Amino acid sequence: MSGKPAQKRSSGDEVAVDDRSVAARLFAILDAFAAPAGATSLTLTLTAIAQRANLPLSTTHRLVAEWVSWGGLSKHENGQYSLGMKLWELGVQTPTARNLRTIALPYLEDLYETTREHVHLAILDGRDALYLEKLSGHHAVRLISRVGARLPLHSTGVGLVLLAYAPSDVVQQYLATNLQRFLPRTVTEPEAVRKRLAEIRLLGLARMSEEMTAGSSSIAAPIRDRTGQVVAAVSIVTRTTDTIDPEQERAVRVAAQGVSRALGYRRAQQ
Amino acid sequence: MSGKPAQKRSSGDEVAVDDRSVAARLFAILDAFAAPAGATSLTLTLTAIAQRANLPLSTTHRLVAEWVSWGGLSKHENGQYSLGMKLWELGVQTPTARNLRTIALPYLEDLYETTREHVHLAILDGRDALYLEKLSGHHAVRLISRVGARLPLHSTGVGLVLLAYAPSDVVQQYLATNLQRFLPRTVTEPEAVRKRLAEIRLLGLARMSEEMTAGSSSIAAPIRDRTGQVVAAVSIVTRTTDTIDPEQERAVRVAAQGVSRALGYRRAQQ
DNA sequence: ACCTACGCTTCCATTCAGTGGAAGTTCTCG
DNA sequence: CGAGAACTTCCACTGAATGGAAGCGTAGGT
Repeated sequence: MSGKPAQKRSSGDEVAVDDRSVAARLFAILDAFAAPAGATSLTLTLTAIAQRANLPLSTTHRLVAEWVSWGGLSKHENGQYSLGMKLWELGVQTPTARNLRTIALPYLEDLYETTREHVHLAILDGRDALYLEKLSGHHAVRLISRVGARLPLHSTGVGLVLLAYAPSDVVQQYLATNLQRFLPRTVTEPEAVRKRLAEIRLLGLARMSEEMTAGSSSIAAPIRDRTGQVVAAVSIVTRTTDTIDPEQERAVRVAAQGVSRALGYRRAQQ
Repeated sequence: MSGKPAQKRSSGDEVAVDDRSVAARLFAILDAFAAPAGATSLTLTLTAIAQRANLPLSTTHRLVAEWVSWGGLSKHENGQYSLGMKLWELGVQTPTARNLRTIALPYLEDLYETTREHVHLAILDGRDALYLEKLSGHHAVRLISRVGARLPLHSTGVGLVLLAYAPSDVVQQYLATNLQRFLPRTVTEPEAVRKRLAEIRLLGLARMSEEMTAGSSSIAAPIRDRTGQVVAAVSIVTRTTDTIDPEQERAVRVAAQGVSRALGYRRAQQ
């Protein structure tokens, strides 16, 4: 993790003990399967797992067997391992994911039906927008987003909305780091971003264009819970056009309001 | 697990050692959160976890802390714990869940749009139908199914389809056990079930009525992968009516075929 | 305000489960 | 058929995990 004491350098003949707990080693094994970017789900051999988790082969062998017997990993005929169904089963039980998704899905479907565009549902998690749901239809502009993906806050519609309503220290911290530029039009100047956030708060809507994926634009709106707090964001991602389509904006607003109402938000002014 | 040597009986003053490995104990903690039936996602106190996992409090405390630091559990202000986002993130990466879902979703959306009924996608997992996806709309007859749920094979549309195309030893084993009767019309006689399975194979479609939930019926069809194997099933669940709606059946067939084709199935006769 | 009860957290001596190097096995490919 | 790679099993050693006990914090009762 820290990267400093993990090497087997140092003075003399130190052999660099690994002070991770059993639990940490078990987790390291699962983490070895975390898909790097927009990659397809991983499938690894025992040796590959050992390397990625930085564990001796025999230890890996034993711990992987524990995961398999529980169902967290599964072993395929060819000797490759992949994440197991048990993880999926438990994962979908996670309260935030499950409750939000269940409540929001009907409204996302409506939004998809009326617009026929990619529909996204995301929450703020750490420094990223975490995509809880994505509806796409057959056509589909190729996008990097997918369910479970983490994308930057400053270059996505949902991300900007989430940032706009985030506590100021989160904004502070986020803007303090170097914002990656994906396309020429990506806004990366902290002050310019702040200005946008203010506009978004004023409008209750974010518009993005050509900032993450070439040829695509997005419209996003905040979802509030009963306390009025913004807990998620919906968006549609469209092919970029010259004109703003007010119907699309309305549809996104309607979806966001629908979900908010279903969450118990009553448009308190507070 | 086995239930025999876990007690603290035996002769003399044995104190019954717990021979679970660290890994097994960690897993027992997660399993404590597995939602029992159609219950809402769990949230537990440390003590409750310790009881459910059958672990001493101090051990539970330490291991729970490990889960929390990794993100597999999260601790709320009130001191309650719940499954953490990390589990969700890894869970959605699980190959079967992710690939099948991603490919199938557009077709499920079509099916929902044309029928406006509950749409289900399920796979066979052990002795259960495991629900991978569920679309519902706002109206919604109350159903027990939900994403991640496990329901019996003999009393659900998707279940019967999956069983109809399962290897014969699976069918054998399944029918060898007592099949639960949920409603008067639930078919539980092994021979009657076998007869149904044959009909389903002949028709390529299953019809169920009033066998799991009062007032609801279902139509289900098999999804095949490129090898021709049935890997999943789609269904719609409707309010029970007197007449069969051929349009609905056609819609389910179309959806199932669409997904099969997208999976690479080419209608080989084999 | 005080007390009791309950649930959580920390501590630490004991011990046994986990460790990992090495040897054995299986599979693959030239 | 032989070399190499990947996986599996073995087992003596040891330090990490264990869990009882004591300490802390808070809620509720009187």
